Amino acid sequence: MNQNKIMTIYDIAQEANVSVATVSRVMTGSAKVSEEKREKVETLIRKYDFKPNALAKGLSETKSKILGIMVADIRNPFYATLFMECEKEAGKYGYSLILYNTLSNPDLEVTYLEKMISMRVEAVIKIGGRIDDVVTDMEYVEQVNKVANSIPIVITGKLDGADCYSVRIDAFQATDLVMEHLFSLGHTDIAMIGGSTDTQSTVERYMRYKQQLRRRGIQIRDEYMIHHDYYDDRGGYECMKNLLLLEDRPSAVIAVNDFTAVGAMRAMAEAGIRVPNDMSVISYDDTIMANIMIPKLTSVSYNYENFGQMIIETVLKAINGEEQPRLKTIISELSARDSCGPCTKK
Amino acid sequence: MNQNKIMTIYDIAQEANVSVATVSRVMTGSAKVSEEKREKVETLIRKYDFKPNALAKGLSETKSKILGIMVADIRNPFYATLFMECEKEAGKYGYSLILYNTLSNPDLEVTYLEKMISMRVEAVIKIGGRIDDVVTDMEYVEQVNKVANSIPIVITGKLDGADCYSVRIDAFQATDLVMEHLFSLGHTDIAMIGGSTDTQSTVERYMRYKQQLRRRGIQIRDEYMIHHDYYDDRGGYECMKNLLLLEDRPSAVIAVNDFTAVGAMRAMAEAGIRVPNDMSVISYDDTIMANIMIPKLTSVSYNYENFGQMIIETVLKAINGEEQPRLKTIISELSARDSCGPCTKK
DNA sequence: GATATGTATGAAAATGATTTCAGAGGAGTA
DNA sequence: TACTCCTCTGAAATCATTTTCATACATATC
Repeated sequence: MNQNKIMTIYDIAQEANVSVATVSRVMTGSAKVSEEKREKVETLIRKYDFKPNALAKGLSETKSKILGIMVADIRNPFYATLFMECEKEAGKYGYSLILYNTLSNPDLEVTYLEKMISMRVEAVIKIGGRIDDVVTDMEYVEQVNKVANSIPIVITGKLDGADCYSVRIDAFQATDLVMEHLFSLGHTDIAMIGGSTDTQSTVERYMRYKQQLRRRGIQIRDEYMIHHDYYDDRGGYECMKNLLLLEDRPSAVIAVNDFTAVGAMRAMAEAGIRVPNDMSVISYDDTIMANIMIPKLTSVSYNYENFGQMIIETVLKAINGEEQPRLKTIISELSARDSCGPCTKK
Repeated sequence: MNQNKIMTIYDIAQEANVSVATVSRVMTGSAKVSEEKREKVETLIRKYDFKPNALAKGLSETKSKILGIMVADIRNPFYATLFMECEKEAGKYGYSLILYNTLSNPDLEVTYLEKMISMRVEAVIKIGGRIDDVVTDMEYVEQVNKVANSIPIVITGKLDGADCYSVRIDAFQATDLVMEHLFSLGHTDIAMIGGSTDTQSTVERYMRYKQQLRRRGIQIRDEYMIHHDYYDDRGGYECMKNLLLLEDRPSAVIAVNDFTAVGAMRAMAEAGIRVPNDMSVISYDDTIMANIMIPKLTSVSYNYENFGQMIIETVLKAINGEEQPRLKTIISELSARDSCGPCTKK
């Protein structure tokens, strides 16, 4: 409440009758100090609970020990989980994370990038947002590259022409899991509710979905490929309503993420369709929502701990200027729960 | 990718043929500079996209422009939403937020507090966690006070003896809303699933719940007051299972938060009980989960934007050493949705 | 005993900003 | 003309660290 004077290395040095260099050496262990002086300094450090000023340290070492992380919406459990794992992993290496929430506002994104430069964050992590665009917005890429010019950037998407590292879910492999699961349950009339077709991840999922259908000799039906521009429950709800208008309804629905699945299930509930008895639902991300729905959702799962570790590993290597691949891939697993059942459609 | 040399105020000064003081004055507007020199400096700033080093600035001004925020679990939408609002509001005043996720690990809490001191964050915000204990752990309070000694702390709970500011939900008023809503629907056999009875918020809810029942002349039944130590869906599930074993079941259930309500609804679904036809459910927090459940949950809502603003307002005043109340209160509203209906119990 | 080697130490520089202080020069006044 | 007053400017101090460099002293080597 009262703003006590915070100690400095000088205060310690004075009271211990040594130079600041010696105190610094005791703190960091960067060089040997005689037993006698070390004792004296350590005692004072404990006595006053001295914590060195990280700003001065950062300034002198030109290392802030801070990472900047930008997410579109921290309320989305997918982002929150990934943030948590990144924070946990980065903490092991002494890094703190500044979190910026962009709400997909492009102006804010730029503002935040500039702030991060000012802060001298050692790297920028960008999760979600405009980093997965199919058609590259050159102006945006230039903005990003201007930053990447001085600070390494690690993204979870794929941004053509941008000078950054990617740690990214393999949407093909993930979709293979989904399709094989549905095939194994006897489904052939499968719809897919995608997100914005401007994003790589949606496009890639559709692509694999079609490949898989072709491979099995199942006809691809355009009316089963439906999408919305937002990855939320309202989008899923609207799409599902449209699917339910079809004369020949699908027996299974793939949703681009849990949010979308949740919305779709609401539309089904309203129409009196039971999951999975009448229709199966499967989605991607396996967030906390998958577990709380009734029935519990079958969803593609990513091992978020590994995901976070891979992001931080990439960050650290980039900071140290180590050579490494520009694109790394996350492999998915399937968390089979209660929302998929055998095909009951005749 | 390539770590370009980052410019300093000296580089600009040299190229502009002025002193660093002049550049600083142009950057901050702290004093007048002749039109001619200002032009020259501003041109160079734009040309090189110069961003002043925030660490140096922080060091020299002894103001980091960073706030530290500690939450128990950022995956919990309640915390995530509150964080988001704080971040949004703090951003207006030029502050960035370092987020630490404690997962309720006491060791981590201490580590993080120390880290924040080192970082010279201007204030600490602590949301959830061990800041709402009924029985005060003096050792913990001492830890907190050691920090509060040099940095203001704002918490969302109530920690007796701790030298910090509180911005806190009025559990009594919130519970009044809940009880009145249920009464107005004709419910009298009302159960309450609480969280840990070691926390103020649970104790206060029980207290008001009993007061309200007494006021209406309804007998208080111990078997309707059930609780679990964790504020999650598993706890809600177990508690509800026990409630369902009762011969005389309640007609309405109050859950301590949305997570708990979700768990309770799962237990109901498994027992074939329909919500709200057979039993009503109401909860606190009105997170995103309340909206995605089927049926949608009726839940106590907090106006998170105001909540965040009040926290940041308190933080800023504390930083500036302004006088202010130690305890501020958040008033709730009720978001009535589909999980409560008229009492059907005979 | 003279020289080489090594270790502990402190003074001082560097990190990159802000701010204080003093001085230069111009304008206004008696 | 001499004085004050004001504005603009830069040199230097400050913030709190780390790190380099030089030195003092002890030990080892021939």
